[in-house]
Amino acid sequence: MHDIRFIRESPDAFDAGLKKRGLAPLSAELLEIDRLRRAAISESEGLQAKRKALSQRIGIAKRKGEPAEAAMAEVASLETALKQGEAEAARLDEQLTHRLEVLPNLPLDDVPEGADENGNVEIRRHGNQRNFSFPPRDHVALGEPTGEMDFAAAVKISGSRFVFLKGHLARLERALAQFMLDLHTSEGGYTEVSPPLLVRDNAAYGVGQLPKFAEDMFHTDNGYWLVPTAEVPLTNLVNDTVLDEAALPLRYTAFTPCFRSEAGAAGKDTRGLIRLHQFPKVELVSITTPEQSAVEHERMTGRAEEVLRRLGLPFRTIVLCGGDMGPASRKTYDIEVWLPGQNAYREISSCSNCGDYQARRMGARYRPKEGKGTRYLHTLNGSALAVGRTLVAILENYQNEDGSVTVPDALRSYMGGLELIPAPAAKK
RNA sequence: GGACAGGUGGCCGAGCGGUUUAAGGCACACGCUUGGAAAGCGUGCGUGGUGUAACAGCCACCGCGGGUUCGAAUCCCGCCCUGUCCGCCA
Repeated sequence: MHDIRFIRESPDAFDAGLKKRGLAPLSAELLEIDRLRRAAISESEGLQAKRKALSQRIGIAKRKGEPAEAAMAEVASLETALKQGEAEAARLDEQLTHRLEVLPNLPLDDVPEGADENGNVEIRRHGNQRNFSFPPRDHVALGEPTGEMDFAAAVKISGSRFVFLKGHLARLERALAQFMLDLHTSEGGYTEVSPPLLVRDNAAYGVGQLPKFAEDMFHTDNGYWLVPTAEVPLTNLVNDTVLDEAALPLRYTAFTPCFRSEAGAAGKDTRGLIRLHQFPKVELVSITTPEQSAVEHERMTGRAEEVLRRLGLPFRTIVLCGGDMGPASRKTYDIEVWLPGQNAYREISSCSNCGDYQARRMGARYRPKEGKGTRYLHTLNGSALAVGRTLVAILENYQNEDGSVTVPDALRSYMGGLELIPAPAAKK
């Protein structure tokens, strides 16, 4: 949600931000609605003030036992204009809100120009792509033959874009989640949270999922939304609150399943674990002051990268261009892990600084140490990491020629000391 | 699912047709006091909108939406949410 006063004061900056998003300028149109709205408010308030004064006089007169008919008649004569004025002011105010609430956030100045993912800019790389002495398999070819990655069973029970993990792979998923949570809570300073996965409209609205992205979420027949990411409940932890600056920053992490309808993704990534209706993810959310959010964003991205470093997975970090960012974000880093089975880097984390966009929608404010009043908080969220895709990356990067998979050092204690996930032939 | 009780500022809490211009307290800020602190005393302090160069002023807001009335936090209707008890249940 945008602040109309910002648009009033800096229409050019607003339009420049939209342009970076690939959108046409809107400030002139919005300011015209705002102008009409303010005129309507002034007129309506003038009438309201008149009614109020007269009503007070009537009250005083009645108490004294004096006649009040003249004043009562005068108020009555105002009624039509009053009703119309109030309705007009409300209508224009609502119109402005509806226009503003579907607009995306403005990109920060250092976000690159660009219409789509081709405009994204790689900013760093870590780790070397392994040199295989044999043609590397993809994760499906590694997982399915052992029966521990079972798409066929999932199809029978839930349809496409679901999976059963069993045995070593189920445990590997759990090990990864636990490893990530432990890292974030110990070194990262994040508080572990186990949040609700069904949320109400207002929570989905607060982070910007509603009203625009309803079709991307699953909805229950009694009115709940299944969370598409733990960002939704975690960020909403501060909705409708006024925090003391001393309490900041707040840092939350959660391991949850995420549910996405993947509307519009038909035919995309149909093979394997890459794009499912339900996938596990460890999420990070930070709540900070406007002054701190840029630093916090770098820190958060660094924590996500640290997971990959510990796991020994090669990755690159890119900054998304204006045309490729999610609507709530002012700046987004994607981290892409190297997947030898696909011979490509694939997104495994996305870390966004949402500025005050979500805070404004949620009513999330804080009281600054210095100065008066309240200010909107800044909210940030990032995956660290998408656990399903991390599992894919482990399988593909740590595979051996016989189809077995070496367990990375960092995970062995979480796997009961297991060093090797056996190949299909080794199983009976 | 059933019954009842409630939703008032950052928090607690009074008010239940007209000086509410939302009491009072807590918290917070500043000052006095003090060797320093606490306590005490004094002053200030809700949110949003509109308006202004900035003040001032004005309007709205007591869960949300309607209605009654000259006038609604207060009365009426609908909805949402919360709590308690009962039922069911991991």
